[in-house]
Amino acid sequence: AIMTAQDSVNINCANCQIRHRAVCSQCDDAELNALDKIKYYKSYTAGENIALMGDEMDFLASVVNGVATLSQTLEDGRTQMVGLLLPSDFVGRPGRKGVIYDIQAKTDILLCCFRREPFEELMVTTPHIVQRLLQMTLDELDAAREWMLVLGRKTAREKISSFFAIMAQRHLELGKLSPTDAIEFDLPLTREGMSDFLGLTLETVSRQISALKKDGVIEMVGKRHVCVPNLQTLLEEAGDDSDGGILS
Amino acid sequence: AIMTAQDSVNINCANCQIRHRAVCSQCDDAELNALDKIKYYKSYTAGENIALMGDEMDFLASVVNGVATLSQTLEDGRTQMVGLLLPSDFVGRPGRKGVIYDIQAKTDILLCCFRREPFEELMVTTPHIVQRLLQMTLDELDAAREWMLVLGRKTAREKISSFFAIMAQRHLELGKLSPTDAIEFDLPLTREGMSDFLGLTLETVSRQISALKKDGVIEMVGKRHVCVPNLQTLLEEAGDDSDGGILS
DNA sequence: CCAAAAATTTGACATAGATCAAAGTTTGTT
DNA sequence: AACAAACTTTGATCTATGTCAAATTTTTGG
Repeated sequence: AIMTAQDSVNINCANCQIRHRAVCSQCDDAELNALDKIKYYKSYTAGENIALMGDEMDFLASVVNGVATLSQTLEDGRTQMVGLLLPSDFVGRPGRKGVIYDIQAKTDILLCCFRREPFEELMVTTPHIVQRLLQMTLDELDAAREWMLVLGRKTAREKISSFFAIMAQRHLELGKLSPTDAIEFDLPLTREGMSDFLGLTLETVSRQISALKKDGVIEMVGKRHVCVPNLQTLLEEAGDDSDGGILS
Repeated sequence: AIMTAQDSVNINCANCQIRHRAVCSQCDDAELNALDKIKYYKSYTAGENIALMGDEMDFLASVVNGVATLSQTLEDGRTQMVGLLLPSDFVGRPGRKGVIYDIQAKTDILLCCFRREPFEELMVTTPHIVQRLLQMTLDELDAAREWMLVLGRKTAREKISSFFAIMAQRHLELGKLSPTDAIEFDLPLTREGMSDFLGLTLETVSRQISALKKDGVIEMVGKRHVCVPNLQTLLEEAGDDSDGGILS
């Protein structure tokens, strides 16, 4: 039999990679134990829909590894991504079964799922969970507002630069590089995915990436691997300038 | 002496107009009492800044009446509104003194302010407050995501229609009209304010309002008072179509 | 009530990014 | 290994919205 994501990952909170960033990060051993009783792992392959608008979702979850997106689509097919879910991010809304976005795995992804009913009961009895969820939601709201500035007021070049800057900074946080080193990472989205993120067409995304490459702001290895030789330069291109942007 | 907003409003939670929507809405009498001890009222006049990016804010607050906005500005002056604060909305972020948006009163406004330190202590001991704050933050996040679709993918005409639809629906909720009646309301923003909300120029806002007026989608009395004869028509113009949009 | 300031409307023109089209590249499958 | 499907790049052209400018209306302060 093939080794699945579930098998290969530690199913154990103690050595879980997202233990200290996810919704469970402020829980003590007893609370973790309670969560452990209502959780199960579930994996999806790249391109698979985790849920579609209008579905009912009977679990809430943390992203353990991989990338998923939230997006909205107008009747004529125009789509806007409204959330990018990376490891440790929370999936689903407590108190509302009905899904109001399309949730899609963009890479193979593993979720740590909590059965909805008992999780919502735990939220009442376990302040640490609600408190952490509030923090995470406030952070998401800040990120959404930063994104609104990008969508509403930035040029195409600034938009692409902003997206690369977000990816680069996310990598910095996890990888513990010094901010002066070159930063390398793989893009989790296709050109079309980036266009949905940024409110552009995929052609404009492609053209602006070519332009940033030509100007030495970024280097590309293949179509997906990005190298940022100088983060400050990239931040200036993004307009986020000065002291490194607003995202804490 | 002149009668100030503070004087004219009931300073008393029992008959507060936002009692059942604000952060205190799930509190029992004892909890309300605790909040009452740490609160004070503060008013600002239209155009006044409540706080600017980089300031420290030593209170958190509920909007009692009036309208304020959150906005971000790029170095060259481009600005994007990222939050519209209406009565019952919460102002400020628990756990972070530093302000990362400009917060400005757009009309005369009255805030019910809570001293930060004791409020943050109450959050630890009073689950009803954290729980309500989480609900409100999740609602704001949904609204921000709806707004991202507007900013990223809608045309100028759809953007204006979407803004009017948000205003109309907000009025419907409060005013208890039937959805088939004509809806009337005053715009809380200037043309420039709307342009900052929607990621447009004020000229484009003006032109699209004129066009919607000409097409009978809206009627205007003066520059600020709007009448929507048929909400369904407006929703179709906004692209939010079908069953009335995603906002719960 | 009047003058000045602020806000709004409308027009003419410019342009960033969309659209349409086609060629090239990478990835996955048999 | 070879083919098909998916993804990406690049070019040519179009258009929605921005920019610049000026007239008009509304609001504010003396």
